[in-house]
Amino acid sequence: MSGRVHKIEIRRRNTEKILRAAEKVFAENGYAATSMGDIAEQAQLPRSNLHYYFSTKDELFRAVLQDLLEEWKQDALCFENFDDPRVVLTSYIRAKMGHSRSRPLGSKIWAEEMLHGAPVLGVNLSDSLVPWAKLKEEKIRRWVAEGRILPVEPSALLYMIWASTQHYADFGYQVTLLNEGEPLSERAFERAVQTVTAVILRGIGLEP
Amino acid sequence: MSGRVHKIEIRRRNTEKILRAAEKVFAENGYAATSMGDIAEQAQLPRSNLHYYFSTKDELFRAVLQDLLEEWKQDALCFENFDDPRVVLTSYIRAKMGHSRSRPLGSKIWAEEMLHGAPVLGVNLSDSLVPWAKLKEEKIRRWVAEGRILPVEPSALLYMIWASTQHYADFGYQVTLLNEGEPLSERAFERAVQTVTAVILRGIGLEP
DNA sequence: GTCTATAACGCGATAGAC
DNA sequence: GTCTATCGCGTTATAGAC
Repeated sequence: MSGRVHKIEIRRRNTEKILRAAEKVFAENGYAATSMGDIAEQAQLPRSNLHYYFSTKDELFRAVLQDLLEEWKQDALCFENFDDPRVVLTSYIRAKMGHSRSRPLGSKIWAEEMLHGAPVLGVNLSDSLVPWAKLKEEKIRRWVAEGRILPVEPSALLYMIWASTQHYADFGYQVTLLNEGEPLSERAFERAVQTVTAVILRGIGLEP
Repeated sequence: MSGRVHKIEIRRRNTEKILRAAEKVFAENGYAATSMGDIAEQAQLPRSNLHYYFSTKDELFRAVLQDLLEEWKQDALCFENFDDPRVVLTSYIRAKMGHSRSRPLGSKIWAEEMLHGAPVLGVNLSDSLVPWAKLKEEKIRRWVAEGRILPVEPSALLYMIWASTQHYADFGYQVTLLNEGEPLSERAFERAVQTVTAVILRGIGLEP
């Protein structure tokens, strides 16, 4: 049965290829405007092959977003590993800005799904996202209670961080347009990271 | 020719109805997932009637976004009417937060169009958006040069304001989800306005 | 100015040969 | 595991009666 291992390897390689292609095409065209044919072309596989691995377009879409959510949760591990608000937030902002630059596609897919009220992810979302976000809010609330940061609405602070960092992924086209049509250079992007970090930290009473 | 005036009135009323319906359906479902039939149903008009006033779906979509851009520019009039950074930014943030709450649909349509690289608006965008945004950047740059605010990257500050305020429109579903599934109350929303304003102002060295 | 009927097309999904 | 052929459906846009 030497073929067994080979077939498993084929499956692994093909699903990986399909997921990467789907992330790209979904992000660029949006869910509805993306056809399975587009993804197949990007993945350099026949269209029916996609249906073999992911029976429906929805299933493929959910698989792409599942990957993303795991990666985002990594960015926020600093909330558990550190306690000092300055350290946690500096680390979190840098991690999220980094992902917005290195892997903007997932963020765009997420944004579109939220725009339309999570029609594909549906109810699963509240189970996986809400408790996770509440933990972060709770930590910020504690910082306020202990007088370590100025009194702010924890959720509003969290949203400012999410929005400001993901902006560089989701609105990357607009950012490029306002940068003389050129993508931000490494230097310019680093200045953006510094500005977002400084404004947020000073905004809650900390020294950047 | 008493019919002349009447027909003009019919045209005005119908185009208005169609634009309002289109804004709603485009925002909720996205451009590609929206059919002319959906809009016709929302507008309570026969589908072919839409094609009579707006010959293609693209044309209707562009008309909706044109309206929006004008409204957004109103929010930023404070940049020309005032000079004090504290007054300008407080006014701008409140105006944009207000629109995110009272008229979130347009913001969502804009966000989706940016996500996908402005496939419908196309090149027209750079003419109408870039010079307008550059003026705002220039004013912030002057504040920095005159030592009236701390040194920040002007574009990055502008993006933080746009992202943080539009978040309440674009990610309204997520905000509601994290608010026990209830839309933000008037009080909670006002706290959000205060937090965004305070963090931004303190973040650039001003007292809220 | 309104509305029905239809043309022309692209889509997701599947059946079935290989 | 791969791929061709096809079904059934929904879409935009238009032609033409009213």
